[in-house]
Amino acid sequence: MEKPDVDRTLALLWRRTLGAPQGSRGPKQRVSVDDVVRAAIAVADEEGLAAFSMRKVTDRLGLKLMSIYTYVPGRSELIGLMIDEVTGETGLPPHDGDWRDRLTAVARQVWDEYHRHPWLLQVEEHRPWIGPNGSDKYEWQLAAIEGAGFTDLEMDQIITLVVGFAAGAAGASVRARRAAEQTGMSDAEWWEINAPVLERVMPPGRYPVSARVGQVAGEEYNAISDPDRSFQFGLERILDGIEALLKR
Amino acid sequence: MEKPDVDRTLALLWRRTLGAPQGSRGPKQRVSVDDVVRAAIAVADEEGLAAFSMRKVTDRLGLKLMSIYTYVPGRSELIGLMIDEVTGETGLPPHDGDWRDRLTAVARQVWDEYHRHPWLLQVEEHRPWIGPNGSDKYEWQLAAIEGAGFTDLEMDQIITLVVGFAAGAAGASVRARRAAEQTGMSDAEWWEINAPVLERVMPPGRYPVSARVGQVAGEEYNAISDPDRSFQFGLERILDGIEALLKR
DNA sequence: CCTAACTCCGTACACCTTACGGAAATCGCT
DNA sequence: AGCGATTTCCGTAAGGTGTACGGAGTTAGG
Repeated sequence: MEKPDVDRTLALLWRRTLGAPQGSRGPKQRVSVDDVVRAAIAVADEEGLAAFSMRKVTDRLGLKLMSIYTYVPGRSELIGLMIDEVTGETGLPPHDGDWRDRLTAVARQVWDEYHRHPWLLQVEEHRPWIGPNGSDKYEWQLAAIEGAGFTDLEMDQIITLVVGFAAGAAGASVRARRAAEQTGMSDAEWWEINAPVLERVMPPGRYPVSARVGQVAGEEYNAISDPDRSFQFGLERILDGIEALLKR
Repeated sequence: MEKPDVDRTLALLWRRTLGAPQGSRGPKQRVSVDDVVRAAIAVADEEGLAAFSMRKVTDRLGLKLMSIYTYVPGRSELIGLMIDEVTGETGLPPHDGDWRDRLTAVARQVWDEYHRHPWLLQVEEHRPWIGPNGSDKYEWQLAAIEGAGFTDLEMDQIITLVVGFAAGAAGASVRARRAAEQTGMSDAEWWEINAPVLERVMPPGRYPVSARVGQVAGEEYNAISDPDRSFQFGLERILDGIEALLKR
């Protein structure tokens, strides 16, 4: 929990050249900061952020543990670099269609990003490191509804809403997927184990609505939940709600 | 990552008496499972789930580390117990008003719960432990829109949407609060440190829309964001969107 | 050519969860 | 009353984590 080195980290983010302060006296670095960031992303992609460690990154690079601190100031700053890097790895498609199409694209972009790198879910940074790719993305998101008739304040609130929703929905999807992977159990198998125990332990008749709705949903989804459909459903509601705002 | 003990954990959840299997031969337990759960919640409330550890719980109880494993099977199961416990700590108010009022109450309940126990944000359980308080809450949430004219499937989707949104919005709020606490810095101070560095490092004129919107929002919020307002704004949009569904 | 600067890394510290096994306490049964 | 089964509590240890510190070796500038 050291006070983060703002100058150094922002310099790393915005021009990925200078790994160490500046001077060029000693031995050359064996790898680049980009290598470090890419290796770190690979580790996080494979094992998640909980299992992500500085040791695993250096192992992958053929360095020993402590060398990594000559490339990046610490774990938290490295994660900041990883986030901006994956934010930029796919270009942002040019906007077209009406604002509904565009906001759908914004939501889908967030959804895809979380699915490509599920560890983004596990990040809990206090305040974001502002990097070039994150800034480009925010500009692109706002541009989606520029000129559609919203006030500046509404534009910010709308993007916050849509992006927040997409992140939450993607989170649910990723969690469901990870549950299946990590337990080696499908929703159905999990339910088969839990249901009989619950039947013994739950007071019968105490949950009439849950029982009815749960059964209908379970049959429709063939699972506990259907994250894709939740995303679709929620996004349509939200867009309808925004449309109502426009017609106020 | 052991296979969790479903029988034992569900038994703990649904009737909090039997700490150990059953027999009553050996020495009495010095504290109760409830004591353990309450102490654990106190630790998590004070220090967050990242800093939460079995040792801190036993320290607080006057036990030594390993004794805790005679009360609960492991860390993950203890967290399951903590979640159900805090879910039940405030009663669920009876529903009144129309479905909009009721869904607002549902969203607000989630919002409050996350603010009362911010560590809920940090939980990443694969699949939930189904306990009595969680089950009561789900039933209450569904009851909010029972009879309002939605299909059973829509009911599930609406609750998923509203609860997911409220959780995400509360998360943003809690994160902002924690950022201030843990860094001892307000948004304004944080910006004062970052802005001059960013000015040097960002290509000028590259972010016209962000700059304009960011300025308006910043002046209006007196901060980077205004989580309360985002919650309000988002909830109104979502309710409007649901209303549009009802009038299809 | 020497010295300042830099990279790489060994060691150490303070944490974490939990597996294992032993000592002590308690109850049920003979 | 006393023994054996059962259970609690806990000491130890293994295998993880991030990072502070300082030393050895390499390189380039003056």
